[in-house]
Amino acid sequence: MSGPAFKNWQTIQDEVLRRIHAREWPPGHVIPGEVALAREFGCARATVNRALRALADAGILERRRKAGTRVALHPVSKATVDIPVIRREIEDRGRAYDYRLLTRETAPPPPRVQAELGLNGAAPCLHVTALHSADGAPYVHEDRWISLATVPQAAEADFTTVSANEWLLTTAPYTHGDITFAAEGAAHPAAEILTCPEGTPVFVIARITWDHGRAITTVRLTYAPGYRVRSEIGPATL
Amino acid sequence: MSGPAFKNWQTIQDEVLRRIHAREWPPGHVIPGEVALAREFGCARATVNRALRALADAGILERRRKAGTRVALHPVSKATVDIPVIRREIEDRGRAYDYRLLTRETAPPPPRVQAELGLNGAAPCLHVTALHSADGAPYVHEDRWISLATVPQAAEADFTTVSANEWLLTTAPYTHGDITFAAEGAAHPAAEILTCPEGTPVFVIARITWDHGRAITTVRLTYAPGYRVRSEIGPATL
DNA sequence: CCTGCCATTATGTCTAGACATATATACCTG
DNA sequence: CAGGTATATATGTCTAGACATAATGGCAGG
Repeated sequence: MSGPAFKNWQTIQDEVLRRIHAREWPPGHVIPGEVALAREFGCARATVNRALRALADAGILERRRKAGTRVALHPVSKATVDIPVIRREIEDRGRAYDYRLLTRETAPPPPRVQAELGLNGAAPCLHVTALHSADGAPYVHEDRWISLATVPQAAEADFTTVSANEWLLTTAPYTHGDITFAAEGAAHPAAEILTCPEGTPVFVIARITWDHGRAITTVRLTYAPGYRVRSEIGPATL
Repeated sequence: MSGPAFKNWQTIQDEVLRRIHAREWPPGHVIPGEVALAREFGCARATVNRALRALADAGILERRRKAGTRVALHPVSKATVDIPVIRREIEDRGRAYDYRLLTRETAPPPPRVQAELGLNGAAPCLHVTALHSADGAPYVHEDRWISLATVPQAAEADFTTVSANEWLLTTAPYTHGDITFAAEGAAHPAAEILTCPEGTPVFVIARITWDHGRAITTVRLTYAPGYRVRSEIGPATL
């Protein structure tokens, strides 16, 4: 045995993955404890910890105090989807970005939006719709409600040159959010703006962002037909 | 000043987030080095490292050797989407799961699939289609090609009781994969199986998984109308 | 002025040891 | 046997120090 030299935590991670993969440690199997592995690999326990913790974050392992570490029975793979600013998303694909503000008005939001933002009827909101284009072709229609109670500065922003999408990210950062992906038929305003017949299958992303429990904004992004969200999955994801 | 006692890395992470949020450290700002922060917080550098590294993984910070740590200019939020086994996805929502194998045949794959799997024409593949139902209603149509060159055991599995989806995960784990989400109009076989008119907007997930560079399988999951993928975003994601 | 080299420096990682915390299991009691 | 309690144990985290690595910014030379 030429000591394989498990020096760094990535080497150890690879070896653990190899054993899982080779069925030396089948799903559900409780693997040796950190001290035992550290002894075997000839490294400090902290190094083993680093490797195992990374695998646990990736969903490959399940760890519980005292119970030990076991190979996940259902390897719930996690796909991490990057949600960049729309301008960047377009420019990163090497296409020319163009932005056009369509409407901008202060109004009481419809009940559905009120509920999403957790507001009562009186709260004023800013309603902004816009079109982002790539190489001159419609790319995504943005339909956004901004809570003026949370972001009063928005009342003075005009959104003609900088999109609300971008303005909010640099002005009113959120602490957490909620996002859903869905397939829908293109509906009234968005269909014409995206120049496709009503009912055309389109990809829709709905997002709500919060700042410490106070809702900032809710937005519906209706993408032009053909849009796809791509992501990679697997241990390397982390 | 009552020493706020920054004992653990999560406390430090919260404080760093607070400063970013309060614009003490605006986007693009280079924050103090680890040693300085460790001194300020009265803890070891490793603890600061743990906190900052977690924030960098979440996309809040950008770190580069020698250059230091800066607040991300474009806070690329990352949404981590869990991709469970379909049976679990349905059962976790408290609905009754049902599975039915529709077709199963060994055949040379069409060119598109060959290209995706990186195979030459001669390689035999297993083509499996199935329907997963929730509470008796069609939930998702599975159209899968399995590379018998990589997973020869699949030739003996009949997939009548255990879906290929589940069988593969526990039998032929992958090292990495690729996933895309799209909106499409329901097409020929899937439309009838999901009992919706052709052209109905449906959510489609296409996935390819690999084992050390050898393709395992490619699958198209066509979900019944109304399906949504939901996820949370933000620092808490990690 | 431009180019290439080099020292400085901030992050990346490892070590060895310690204490904290959860929790499965054994044990003990009613 | 049921249920509560004690204990052993595996992971979680922190410390203090050290070396590794990369890359920036200045400096020297063409």
